Formats: sequence, structure tokens, C-alpha cells
Amino acid sequence: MRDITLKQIAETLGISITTVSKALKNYPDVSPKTRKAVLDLAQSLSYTPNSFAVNLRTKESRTIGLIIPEVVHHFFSNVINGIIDEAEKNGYLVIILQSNESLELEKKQVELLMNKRVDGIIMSLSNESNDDEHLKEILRKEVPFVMFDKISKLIPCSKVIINDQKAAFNAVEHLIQKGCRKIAHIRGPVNPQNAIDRFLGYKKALDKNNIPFDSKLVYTCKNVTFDEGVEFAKRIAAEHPDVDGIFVITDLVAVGVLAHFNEVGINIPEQVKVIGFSNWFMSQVITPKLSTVDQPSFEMGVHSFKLLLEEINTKKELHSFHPRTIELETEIIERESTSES
Amino acid sequence: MRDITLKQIAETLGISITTVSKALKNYPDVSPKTRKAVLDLAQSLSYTPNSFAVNLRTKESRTIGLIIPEVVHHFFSNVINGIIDEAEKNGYLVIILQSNESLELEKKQVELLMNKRVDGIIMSLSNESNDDEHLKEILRKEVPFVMFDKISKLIPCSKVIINDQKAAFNAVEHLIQKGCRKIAHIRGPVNPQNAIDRFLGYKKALDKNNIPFDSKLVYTCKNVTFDEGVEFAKRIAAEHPDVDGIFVITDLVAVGVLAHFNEVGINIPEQVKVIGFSNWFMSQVITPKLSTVDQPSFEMGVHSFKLLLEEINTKKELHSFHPRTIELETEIIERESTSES
DNA sequence: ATCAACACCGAAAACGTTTTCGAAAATACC
DNA sequence: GGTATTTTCGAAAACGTTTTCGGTGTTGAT
Repeated sequence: MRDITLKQIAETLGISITTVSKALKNYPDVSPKTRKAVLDLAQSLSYTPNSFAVNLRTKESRTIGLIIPEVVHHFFSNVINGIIDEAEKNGYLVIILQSNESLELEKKQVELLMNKRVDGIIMSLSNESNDDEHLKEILRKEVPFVMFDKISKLIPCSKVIINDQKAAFNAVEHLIQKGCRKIAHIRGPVNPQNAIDRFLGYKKALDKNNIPFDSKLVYTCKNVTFDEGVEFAKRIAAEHPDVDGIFVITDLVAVGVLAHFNEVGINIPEQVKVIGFSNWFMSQVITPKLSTVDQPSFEMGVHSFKLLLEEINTKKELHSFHPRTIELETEIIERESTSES
Repeated sequence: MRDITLKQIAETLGISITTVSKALKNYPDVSPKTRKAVLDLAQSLSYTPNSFAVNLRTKESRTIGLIIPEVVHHFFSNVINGIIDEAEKNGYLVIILQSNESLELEKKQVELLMNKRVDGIIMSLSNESNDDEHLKEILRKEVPFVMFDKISKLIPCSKVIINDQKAAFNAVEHLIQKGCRKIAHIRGPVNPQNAIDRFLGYKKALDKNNIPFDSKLVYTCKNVTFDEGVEFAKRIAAEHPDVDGIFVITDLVAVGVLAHFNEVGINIPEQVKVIGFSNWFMSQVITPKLSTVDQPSFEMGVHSFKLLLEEINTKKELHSFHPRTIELETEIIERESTSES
């Protein structure tokens, strides 16, 4: 009824706990005979080591923590998928926590994971995050740590990112190529690095193509929702009816834009072309199908875990570790919302 | 540099480990003076108990396991959200594992969690699951266990479900009310209980309204994908052009149906009315907006954890536990895809 | 026969906490 | 002053594993 322990195996076999442990862990100094006896008995009792005891003894739990803004999100759930898969392949489990885009909560979650003594932490910053203290604390305690997507440039840790600026640049140039001359940008919140970078890419593309930048054409999301897309579409139509192209921070918001334009009879792509970001699934099923920038979310998860594992392992040997940054490629997906008129 | 332990606090204060532990855990038999000294020192050293040691000693980890078919899924990610939230409120963390709709993997994940000695397991069955052994093993080891949504009726554990049969019945009656007389059903795979129940609800609604049941009008999904929706829509149009209503197992597939009909110019809802299931977000942004059955996914997660916690706690006192089943309400969401012609 | 080399085993410490139980010290009571 | 009671403390066991280190006993070489 109760859990099988090394002690019980040792007693029924009339040998010491030490030998049982060694037999199970393939130590060389145990005879084939006793090894077989131990293995057989362990098998028949379906012994599994008490992970609590193993954790305490080895000081590791083969568990990592993951903090993301929200689970219900096409991009993040794909990253989770990649992380969980890769982690499991390497014998690690993952605890998932949400920050709900709140700095306060994010700090709490970091603390929770540190107290839990996870072997490492993977994280994507919340939109509110403009404070580094909790991140520095992770480094101070030398807990293996990697950030992905929404990162802080000031924290020296491993990172998995895309080149947001370049990707945004390409997206806007795509619009220009398709004939747009007055291009609005619905950008993300002020804090996140990638919202800033995408905005910079937008600006640079205009610059390079001799289109004057007009700050009135930039709309800033607070919560990055479908409803905000609808709202900004309304405002753009009212304030700048001659806008002929819109680069939107992410597909969810872009879909809101499409919804409004569809409703009021503004034709896409005839009157306005729209391009989103992240290649959400819904983008290919709405009307018109939304052009977007594909972001390798699953791979981002895989690489994030790989970097974390690298840090975990080298920190076990040496004391130090040199963080690495992996930059993944993006790709413009051209669909109906930017097709030539 | 190294982690603070009770021992260190005890030594610098010149008292015993026991007393330090007691002071921190508010035992009555420690004087106010020493308690304050301990608390102050612990505070200033930012002591946190070593959870590995606590786990070993208390035989619990305040961590639960969650196994679902896939993370990248509107319904499941919402359930995850509910579980994580409620768990955290109660001081529990959650480890998430995917079965990828494979029975083999599902079994492996169960084993993994048991070896990890989580305090409990929450689970939704994979579509392949037609074998109970691994579930019975959970009960045998007396690990607190609750299933949600895709359950096994044969396993006596707590459950959180909707009344799939009733919900399906209502959905089909909704179609009938709107004038449909020849109604097809795109159903889920053969194993899952809720695919069966929804099919039964479909049949019952036809029955009650004196519409003859025709097994040729029932199409069975294998993978429950968008592409299958497209495929079945194609076949329905070809094989039964006079079908005027379709009840689809889930929104994702229904959206595939809409996509095909849109493409070939079959008007929805004029020629065919379509109703889905689960109220995925995308359903309200496509054209035409999809009618569906709303399923309280977040609440499902919350209730699942509550039931698990109930079991964890009562099993700590008594040895036994009587499982409970919670049935959540669903609601028809009427949108354009079933609006009156 | 002696010694070295080797194969096999086990005692014991360690990981850091929780909790029981008894002892000592302080206080109360008469 | 003596006894009874309460307050405060600490020794020690326990949770189950891993790993070091030394101790047998056996084999092989000379």
C-alpha cells in the first residue's frame, strides 16, 4: 500500500540500502548477481525513487518555470507548446505562470518560482514591465534564466528573439511596394521593446522611401485587443480618410480593423491595405485573408529551452556562463488584405 | 552566497534549529523575544524554506499536474487559464503536459506525474483514449484525480462537464426552429464521450421533431481540424446538395465549412445554416459570424481545481473521498450563420 | 608464501526541514 | 519554602536518497 523505498528492497533482499541504490544506478561495484536481484525486485514492486528525496539530495528538481503574459494567446500558446515538448525530451517538466500583463504579478511569479527552487526560468515580459529589479534578482541568485520575444535589453541573459525592427521594416516596405503612400501604424504599448522596435522599423521604411513621417498617423494600443482594432479603424477612417495602408502591431488588432472596415463598407485592399504581425491562425480564415509577418513561435519555445538547458548544464560544471542570443527569421505572408488593386 | 538555512539562523542566534523552525511557523511555545529575533533575522537574510526539504518532510509538493490533448487550442487554453488562476490562489503550482491526442503519450504523461509525486492530477482525455488502465492506476495509488470535458464514464472520480447531449439537442433544435429540415452533422471522433453525446443529442432533436435520421448525413472527423471542415463541406455539397443545416462538433471545423461555402458561393445562412460548438474567439470575427454553443471553459478550469483541492484536503483527514460531478450550463449564441433567411 | 590488485559490499554522513517528547527554567499558588 | 503549573527550549528521529570512503574477501602474479 505504502510507497516502496530502497530500504524495503534492501531488507527483503538482505543487503544494504547502498547496494540497492548502486545497483539501480548502474554503479560498477556491484556484482551481476545482486544487480539482477535488485533490478528484478524493483521491477516487480514497480519501485520509483521518491523524487522529493532525490531533489533534496541532488539539489535539482528537473523542473523549470515559465512566465508569460497570458496563456490564451495564439503566439504564447505556441511557444508553450515548443517549450513543453523540448523540455520533456530532456526529462524536464514545466510549471506555467501568467503575469496577466501586470508588473506586480510578474514580480510575484518570479518570487514564487525562486522559492520553489526551479532549475531555471523562461520568461516573456509583460507590457507593464519597466522595472528590472526582479530580473536582476534572478541573476544575483544565479538561477539559469532566458527571455524570449518581450525581452529587456539591459539584462545580460540568454535570449531568443526575432529582429522586430527588420520584420516591421519589411512589412511596411511590402505595403509601399503594393502602392501605399500614406501609411498609418497601430503600435503596441509604450514599454515593450518589440513594440518600440516595430515602430522604429515602420519609421525607417518610410524614411528610406521618402515618405514623410507623421506622428498623427501612429495609434498606440493599451491592451492590444480586437476592440482596440475596431476603435482605431474608426478613428483612422474619420481623421485620415486618405490613409491607404495600415501596419498593425499584431493580427488580433488587425482583425478588429478589418471587421470595422468590412462593416462600414470600406474595401480592403482596394481603399486600404492592411498587414498584421504574428500570423495568428484566424488570419487565414477571415475575409479578406490577412497578410502578416510569420513569427516562428514553436521554434522560439524550442530554442528557449535549449538555451536554458545549456545554461543549467554548464553552470553545473563551471561556475560561470556566457549568455547567448538567438535571432530567428521572420517571413512576410502575403494574402488578400494587401493584394494589388 | 549560499542559501540560508534554519541551521545558520540558529547558529548566529545561538539557539536551536527547532526553536527557529517553531518561531517561523508560529508555534505557541516560543517566547515573544526569541520569536522577534528569529523573524527579524530571517527577514533581513530573506530566508525562504528549502522546498525540497519541506516536500520530503511533509510528503506534499503543492504542485499538481494537468494533462490535456493540446495547449494550442482555444478551449483548452481557457481551461488552463482557469486552473492556473485558481491553483495559485490556493498556493498551488501546475505542471502542464500534452497528450497530443495520443493514448500512448497520455499514459506516459500520467506515469511521469505520478513519479513526480504531484499532489493531484487534472485531465482531459485524448481522442484516442479507449483504455482505462492508466486511469485506474491513478485511483489505485489514491492520487487525487479529476477529469473535465473529455471524461471516462467508467472511472469513479470527480468530474467537471457540460451536458453535451442537451447542448447538442438545443443546437439542433435551434436549426430546426430557423427552418432547417435536412440537417447534417459533422461529428467528432468515435471514442470521446462528448462526441458520442453530441451525436446522441443531434439524433434526439431530429426524433422529437419528426425528422428522419439518416446516417449518411453524419460525417466523422478524425483530427477535428479546419481542413476537415473544408473537406466535409465539399462532400456535403456534392453528396447532399439539399442539406439546409449543419451542426458541427466544434467551431474550428465549422469555420472550415464556412470557408468552403464562401469560396464556392453557397450562401450562408440562405442556403445552409451552420452552428458550431465551443464559441471560439474566431467565430465572431469571420464572415458570416458563426452561431455556436458557448461552453464556460474558464469556469471549467476553476471548478476542476476546486474539486481537486477538495479531494486533496479531505483525503488528508479521512482516508476516503466521495467523488462529485459538476455540470456547467451552456448557452446558444445566435449569430449570422443561422439567422432567418 | 607474500603481496598487490581487484571485486564487492556497507556504514555513515549529508541534504534541510518538521514534530514529538521530555527537560529545564520560570512563574504561580498556598 | 515547597509544590504545582506554566512557559520556553532543544535533542533527536524521521522523510528517502546519493555518494564517499574504507573494509572485507578473492584472485593473480612472483
